[in-house]
Amino acid sequence: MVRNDAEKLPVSAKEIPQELRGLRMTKQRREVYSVLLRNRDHPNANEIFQRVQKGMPTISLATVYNCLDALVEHGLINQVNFDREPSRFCVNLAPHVHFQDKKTGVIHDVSFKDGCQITDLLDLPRGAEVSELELTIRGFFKGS
Amino acid sequence: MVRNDAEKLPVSAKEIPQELRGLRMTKQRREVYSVLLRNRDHPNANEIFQRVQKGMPTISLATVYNCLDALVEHGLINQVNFDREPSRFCVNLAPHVHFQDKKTGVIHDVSFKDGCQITDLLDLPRGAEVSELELTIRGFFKGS
DNA sequence: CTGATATTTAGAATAATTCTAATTAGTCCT
DNA sequence: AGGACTAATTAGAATTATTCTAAATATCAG
Ligand SMILES: [Mn+2]
Ligand SMILES: [Mn+2]
Ligand SMILES: [Zn+2]
Ligand SMILES: [Zn+2]
Repeated sequence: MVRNDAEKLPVSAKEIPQELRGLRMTKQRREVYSVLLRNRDHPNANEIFQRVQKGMPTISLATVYNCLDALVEHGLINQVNFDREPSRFCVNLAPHVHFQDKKTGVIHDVSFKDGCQITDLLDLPRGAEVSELELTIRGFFKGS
Repeated sequence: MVRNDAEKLPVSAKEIPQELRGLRMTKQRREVYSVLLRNRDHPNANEIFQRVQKGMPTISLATVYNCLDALVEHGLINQVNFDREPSRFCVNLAPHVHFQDKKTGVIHDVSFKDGCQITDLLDLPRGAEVSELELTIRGFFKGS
């Protein structure tokens, strides 16, 4: 699950300002971010690397990892983990969880029904204060 | 989240039968399972290896991984992932999720309140059928 | 018991990620 | 602009959890 802050997200690299949430937007960070905005399919670091390389052939994989770290740290993107698979990255800042179709591997963003708190359903230990919550779901599509 | 099937769990290695849910209980598998039953702190493979070594000094780490795989495959234990940390293993077969205290690292099992379906709170895509669901939570304890 | 099959083992291999150290780019001051 | 200071990028090496390989051992079925 994920914080929401920015409603309107920039769409092209050009529109992304020089600084966002205190993060210096270098050419590389801008390009990584822009690739994530363009195609919201929850790519992993290597897929992002390949996409960024098309517009910026000299970028290194280490830089892609550095950029992703910086973007995550500054709350512009989320890191999504399914079991021990390579981490994936998500620009959707609205609170949501992830459903993976076991047939195709495609990941779907899943939002909460109005005014629902997952933690209300749980017997959390006395005094426990939730600061991060991650819910991942796998399954199939009925009739397919 | 996790299936429940076995209510009474065996407590010592000796009590564990020769076969469980169709899984041949070799000396090594029995010892790994018994270590998990004895101390339910969600250890990782390496911690399990160290504990098993005390009673079985010749066991190999590869075998611990093999045993854990077999136990997971046969539904006797669950594999628990927090982000990209080493996998941990859990003998609690009742439906539950995991809360990690960010101060101590201790993991707490968290059960659901009576008759609650997490998926009722979600706007799952049309036709999506859940087959696996994992919820991990991190946070602190108030006043500590 | 005998042969077939499954498991264990040590060590090598894999793969995602992180680290290192050198280079380059950006910022700030004068 | 020029120079100094800092931050970011880069290539490649290192790390580490996990998986694989191939040989040895144990278990099972007949
Ligand atoms: Mn999982
Ligand atoms: Mn997480
Ligand atoms: Zn998402
Ligand atoms: Zn547990």
